[in-house]
Amino acid sequence: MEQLYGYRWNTSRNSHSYMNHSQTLIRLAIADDHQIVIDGLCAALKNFSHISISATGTDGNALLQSISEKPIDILLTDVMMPHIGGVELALEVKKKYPEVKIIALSMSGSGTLVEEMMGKAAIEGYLLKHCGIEELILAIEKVHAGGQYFQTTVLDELSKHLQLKKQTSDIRLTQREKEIISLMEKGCSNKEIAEGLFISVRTVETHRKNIFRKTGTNTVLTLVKWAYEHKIL
Amino acid sequence: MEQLYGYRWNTSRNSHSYMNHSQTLIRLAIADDHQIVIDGLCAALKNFSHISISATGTDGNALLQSISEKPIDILLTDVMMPHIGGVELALEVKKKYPEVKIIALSMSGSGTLVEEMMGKAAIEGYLLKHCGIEELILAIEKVHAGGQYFQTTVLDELSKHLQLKKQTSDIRLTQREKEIISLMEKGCSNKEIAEGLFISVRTVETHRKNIFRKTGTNTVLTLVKWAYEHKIL
DNA sequence: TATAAAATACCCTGAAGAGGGTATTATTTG
DNA sequence: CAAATAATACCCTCTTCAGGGTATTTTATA
Repeated sequence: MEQLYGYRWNTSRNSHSYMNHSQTLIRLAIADDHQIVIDGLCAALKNFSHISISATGTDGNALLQSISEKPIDILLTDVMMPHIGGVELALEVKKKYPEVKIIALSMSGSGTLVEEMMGKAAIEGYLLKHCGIEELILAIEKVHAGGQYFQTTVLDELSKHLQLKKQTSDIRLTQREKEIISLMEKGCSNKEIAEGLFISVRTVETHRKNIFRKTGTNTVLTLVKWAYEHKIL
Repeated sequence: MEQLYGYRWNTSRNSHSYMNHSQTLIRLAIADDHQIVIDGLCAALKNFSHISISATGTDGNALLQSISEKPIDILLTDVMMPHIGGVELALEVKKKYPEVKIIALSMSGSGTLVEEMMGKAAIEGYLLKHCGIEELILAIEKVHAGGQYFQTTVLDELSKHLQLKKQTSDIRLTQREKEIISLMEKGCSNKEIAEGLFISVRTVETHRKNIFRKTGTNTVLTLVKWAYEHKIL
C-alpha cells in the first residue's frame, strides 16, 4: 500500500520507463466537462515530456475551435458531456481530421456508449476513469504507435450489451407498438390512447395484446420496466 | 479562450496570489474511487507548496488506515464511492478525528447526498467537479482558516431537495404502506401481496386505497413513479 | 390509562384490463 | 405482382382494480 502515500506518479515514474519507447512529441487534446479533471490531467501529464497538451475544453464546441487552430495527434475525451456529447465530438473530429486518434476516458463504460463510440466513431481506445495515470500513458503511447487500447472491462460490457441488443432485436416491435408503449408509460388508459391516436379502443387493445405477447409481460408496470431495460423508452 | 491552451493553472497561478494568504502547511488526504482523478489532483496540487498530500485512497478503508498513521488537516473526498461511500467515510473520520475538516468533491451535488454529508457528517465544504483548481484551492484555504465553502449551485440543490422532502414528509406513509408499495413496484397483484404478507386481500385493498389517496395517484404506474421521485423506493 | 395512529378486515359497484378469438385494409418488400 | 408485415377493428369472458363505505384489533404515545 506504499502507493497511497506521497506523489504516486513520482515513485512510479522512477520505477518504470515510459519515456524510453518513443521520444516523438505526442500532441494531445483533452475534453472533459469537469474542469478539475482537465486541470488534474494536465498537471499529471506535464511530468511526461513526450506528451504536450495542445488544447483542452469543457465542451465540444470550444475544443473543436481549438484544434482547428492547433493540430493534435490524439484526442482524449470524456463521453458523457453536456451539449455536445463524446460521440458527436468524436464523429466530428474523425470527419474533419481523419488522422487524429481518439481515446475515450469515461466514468461509466455502459455498453450503449461504448458501442456508439466504437461503432459510429471508430475510436482507438476506451479507458475508465478508475485507471491510473500509468495506464493512461500506456494507452496514449500504444494508440500513438498505431495500435489500440481497450480495457477488458470495457470490452466485457460491450459484449454483454451487444448480446442483450441481439435478444431485443429478435423481438420486433412495430413503430405503432412503440408509440403505444410510450403512451402507456405516461399512464394513459386504452381509451385515452385511442383518443390520442384517433383510432378505436379495440385497436389499442389489439396492439396492447400483441405487445404483451411479444415482450413476455402481462402488466403495464412490468412492460414499462422491460421497455426501460431494452432502451425502448 | 486563452485559458484553453497550455497549462492552465500555470498562467492562472501567476496572475493570482493564493499562496499569500497563509504559509502554514495544509496536510491533505484525498479519497476518490477514480485513480486518474487522484493522480490528477496530486499533480495539480503539487504546484501549491503550502499544501501537501499526506494520504490518498480509492476506497474508504484504505484511506482510514492511512490517516491513522499520518495526521491530516483536511480530507477531500468524493461522495459516490463503492464499498464505503463518502457519507460513511466522513462520519467515521469526524468521529475519530473531530479536528479534521472535510470537503466533498462530487460529480452530482444531488440534494440527497448533500443533505447527508452536511446533516449527518457536518462537513465544511462541498464542491462539484465542474470547478477548477483555483476554486478548489480557495475552498481548501477557506476551510483550513476555520471557514466553510459551499458552492451556490450545491446550496440551491440542497434547498430544493429539502423543500421536496418537506412536502413528502407531510404525506405520512406508514411502514406497512411502504412495504406494500415496494411489492406493487415488483408487479405483484393484490392477491400475491396478500399471500406474501399473510394478510387478507381486503386488507391489501384498504392499504392500496389509502396509499393512492395519500399520494394523489390512481394507478400502479403513477404511484411507482411518485415513489421513485420521493425516494421511497 | 386514555387517545391517537396503524393495521387489520369486509361489502359493494362499475370501469378497465388481460387473454382468447377472427378479420379487413394498407403498406412494404422480395 | 405476390407474399409478408403492419395497422386497423370487433366480439366475448373473467378477473382485477379503483373508489366509495364501515369497523375491529393492535400498537404507540401523550
